[in-house]
Amino acid sequence: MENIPSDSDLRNLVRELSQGKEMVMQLQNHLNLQSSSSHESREFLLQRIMYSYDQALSMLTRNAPEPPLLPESPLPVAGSPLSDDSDQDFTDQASRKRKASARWTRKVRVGPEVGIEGQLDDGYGWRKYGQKDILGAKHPRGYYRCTFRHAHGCLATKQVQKSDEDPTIFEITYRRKHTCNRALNNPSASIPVPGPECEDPNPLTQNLPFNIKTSLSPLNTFSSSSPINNRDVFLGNYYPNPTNDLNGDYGELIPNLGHSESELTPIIAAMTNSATLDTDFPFGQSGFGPGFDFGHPGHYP
DNA sequence: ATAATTTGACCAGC
DNA sequence: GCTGGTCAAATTAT
Repeated sequence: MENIPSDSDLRNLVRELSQGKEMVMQLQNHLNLQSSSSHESREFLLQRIMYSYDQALSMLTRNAPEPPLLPESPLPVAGSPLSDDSDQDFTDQASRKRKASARWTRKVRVGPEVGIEGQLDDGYGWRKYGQKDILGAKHPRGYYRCTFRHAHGCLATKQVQKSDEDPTIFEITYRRKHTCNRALNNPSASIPVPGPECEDPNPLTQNLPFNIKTSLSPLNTFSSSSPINNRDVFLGNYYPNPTNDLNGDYGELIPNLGHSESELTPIIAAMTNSATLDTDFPFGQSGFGPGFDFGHPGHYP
């Protein structure tokens, strides 16, 4: 029995392949500009490319309802010996001590074309907990923490800031790795976990490296861990305005433009990792191995 | 009613 | 003292 791909399958397929292509180009750049790329970032791109192939193949074969696990978290970057102090920087309730914690930054461009929510969604649920005007920066910085901070004590956070010059570029800085998925998304444990997860249940988005949609929602608040259709939310209502410079907020996102999907799709502009520092990055010290369950479907609250 | 965001205040580090 | 990061009450969305 042949499985005729549905319309959305085809779109996903095209998107997946486009992403793969995009990443191949990025990898090419990385290889050309060795100086600005780290081994990890190249490795990461390779993983992502592989993932895209896997995804595309499974879409074609229709055999795998669940996408393969993939490394989707941000990459730490070379240079810093990732010491493991994961637990010591600031802790929740106790002290708000701000110590050097691992961070790794990525730049993401949001622009028309290609891939979509995928590109923006890093697969985790984020909840905004603050916003600050940063000295010297035109745009405020948004602070997000893992949705399951309380539920699972996941201390992962990220900061999202729009680039001064290029409004289509967002700099996303991650801090601390997610502990929620790791703990709960054990592939060997067939149970889907009773509680909420850090992962995006949506197989289409769970592997994506970024989660801008959740980060950029000042105008219209929608749940970052939204159980609802990410794509509708994103495609339908939010589109970063590349030209206008509204102000503040990630707010330069314009709601309801009613663009076509292709126009609304943000893409990863750069996977430039400018990771700074030590610790905690999602891959753990061992990098992402088979054991690391990235894209495993999790649950949303 | 519950959950997420907004926003000013608070705190720690420089 | 200034700045960045977080908290938490109030507000808004679902």
